[in-house]
Amino acid sequence: MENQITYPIKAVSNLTGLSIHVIRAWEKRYNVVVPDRTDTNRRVYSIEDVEKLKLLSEASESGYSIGTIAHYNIDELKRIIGKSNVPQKSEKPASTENYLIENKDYLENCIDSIKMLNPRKLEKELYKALIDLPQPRFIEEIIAPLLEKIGDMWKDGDIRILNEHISTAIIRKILTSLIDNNSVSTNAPSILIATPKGQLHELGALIVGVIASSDGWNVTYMGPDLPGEEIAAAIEKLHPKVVALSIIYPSDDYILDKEMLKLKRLLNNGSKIIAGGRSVMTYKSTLDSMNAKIINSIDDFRLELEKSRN
Amino acid sequence: MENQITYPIKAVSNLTGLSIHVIRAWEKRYNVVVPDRTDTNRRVYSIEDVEKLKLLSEASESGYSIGTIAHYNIDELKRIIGKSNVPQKSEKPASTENYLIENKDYLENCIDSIKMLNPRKLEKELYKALIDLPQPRFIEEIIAPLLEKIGDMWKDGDIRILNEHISTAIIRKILTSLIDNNSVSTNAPSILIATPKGQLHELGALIVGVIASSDGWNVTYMGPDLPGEEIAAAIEKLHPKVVALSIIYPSDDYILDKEMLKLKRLLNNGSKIIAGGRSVMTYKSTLDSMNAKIINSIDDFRLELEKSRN
DNA sequence: TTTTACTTGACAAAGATTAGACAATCATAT
DNA sequence: ATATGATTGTCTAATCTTTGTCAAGTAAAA
Repeated sequence: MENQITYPIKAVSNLTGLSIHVIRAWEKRYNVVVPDRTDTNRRVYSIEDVEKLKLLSEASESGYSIGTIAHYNIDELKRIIGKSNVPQKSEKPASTENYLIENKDYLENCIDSIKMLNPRKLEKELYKALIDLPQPRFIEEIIAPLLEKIGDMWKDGDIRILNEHISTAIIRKILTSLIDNNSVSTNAPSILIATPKGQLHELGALIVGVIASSDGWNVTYMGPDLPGEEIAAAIEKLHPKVVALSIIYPSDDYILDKEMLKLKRLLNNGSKIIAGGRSVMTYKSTLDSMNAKIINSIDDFRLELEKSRN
Repeated sequence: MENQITYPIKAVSNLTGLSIHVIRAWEKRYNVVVPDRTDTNRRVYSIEDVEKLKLLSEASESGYSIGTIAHYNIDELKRIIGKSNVPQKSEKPASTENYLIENKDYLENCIDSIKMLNPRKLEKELYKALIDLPQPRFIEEIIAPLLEKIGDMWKDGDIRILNEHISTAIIRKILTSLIDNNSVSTNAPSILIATPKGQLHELGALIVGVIASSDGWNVTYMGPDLPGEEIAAAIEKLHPKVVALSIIYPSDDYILDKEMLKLKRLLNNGSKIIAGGRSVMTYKSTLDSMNAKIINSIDDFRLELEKSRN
């Protein structure tokens, strides 16, 4: 038989939010749960006990007095909590203003962490923001402005390459973790994301991946600096519905243009090409000639994805 | 049967954060683990012992009293800490032989996924392996051989750049997620990990980061392709106890050598430098002149970390 | 030699247990 | 309203258990 997990009173207190005193009082007065005891008389709670106490705690918090609900079983407790007409906690700000104020804090804290070379704090701050905000807002109101700010600071000499590197590593970690490869239905439309050769900075491409993933697409992310013929081969093999190209830096020597032409020659189509990034316009003619759709904003991209879906 | 890695009690103390006294007390009172002994009665811990002690340490820190969790197995411990997404795994092989058989399966499945350009399957397979194996085994028995195999296949023309890119993205995602920036005690020794300019491939550096992180170091990961003066500046600002440099590709034109010399000039010391990677030996003289320690294997690295901890 | 480990036994701080007390809150009868 | 009594969360005090830490003496490594 199984080796059941049991919980000492302190753990129960942690799990339920009830104080140790209250847990004992409820037991003494109502036998709300009757835990086993160790040889030395310590209480030993089962997972069911914890479950019941958690429900009781919730019900009690939303207005029911413990005396009246003490003898309910787990199902009844679930019912009264689910049906509870008592107004649930009203601690959601929900107003855009509040969001913005908070976002400003998050952003400032992130920037501070970057300046002070504190990747741990940066990561914590970003995670907090991620929990507080819905994913699209997180991307548009935290990540995007943060990247812009990093770019500015770098240009202005406020930070060094090393600040940029360290923070990029953290941001990349978080974005990568947001591209969900597992919970995608097998018949989801698929998108291939690549940054052509010479393009080392991949955060833009990752953002695109996160958005597509959260919109239910099947994302194959290929990383930075990929030769045109490799992109073509990937399209050939995977037949994605959409191919997204991220182009941030204009390249003086037309390497990229050559790469794009190579890519164009190798395409025998079926996939829609979407290109975006700060420097797409540099390559407009080439992109046009390969029927690529050029996008200029995150919203643009969402729209284009939606169109291409079915 | 083969060369099992073992740990003396002091190493276990460092790896788990538990004092030597506590480790012995837990063994005496609860038989929490029962290490082998040398002929002269010294304790000799296995990697699984360390894994269990680490989990116990974490659980204990988060409020569970040792007496109640002492007899839990690794899965149950993972569950109560919330580090396992598997609700209830039925049976575990747990014998070394089975481990090896399974590892072969994992590896083959991973290689298949890479050949077939199926990043989702690759990721799933790696996660399965990660749940089954203690982290050090995962690194040494899955990740390291997988990277080697990818290198071989690439040389032999069995796969293309795009296979390599796609699988690298997945492996990087997993390794990055294993570098834990949050649950590090503030007085943990700190390590800075960098790959000098011209070195684009960062998986080796990430592996180093994962190992250091799981050994309780405070990891600052700086990503690939960093100029020497930036590494120097980072050392200056962060005063890490150890700096790890990952050097994989020999560079024909001595860019790297120049970078290293720059780095050397800028160092005013206090940090120990550890360098590793396929091509470290190319730069041996330069590295020697800056008192860098050259390592040739993961075990070497672990050893060196252990020595530098104090 | 000096450092590191091992065992045993001991100790004090932290944590749990019980019984009981107390004040704030709530329902109800006056 | 107001008083009365029950309800309920919080606290103490006294007692026991659990648990981290340490010291002394011995043995092995470095």
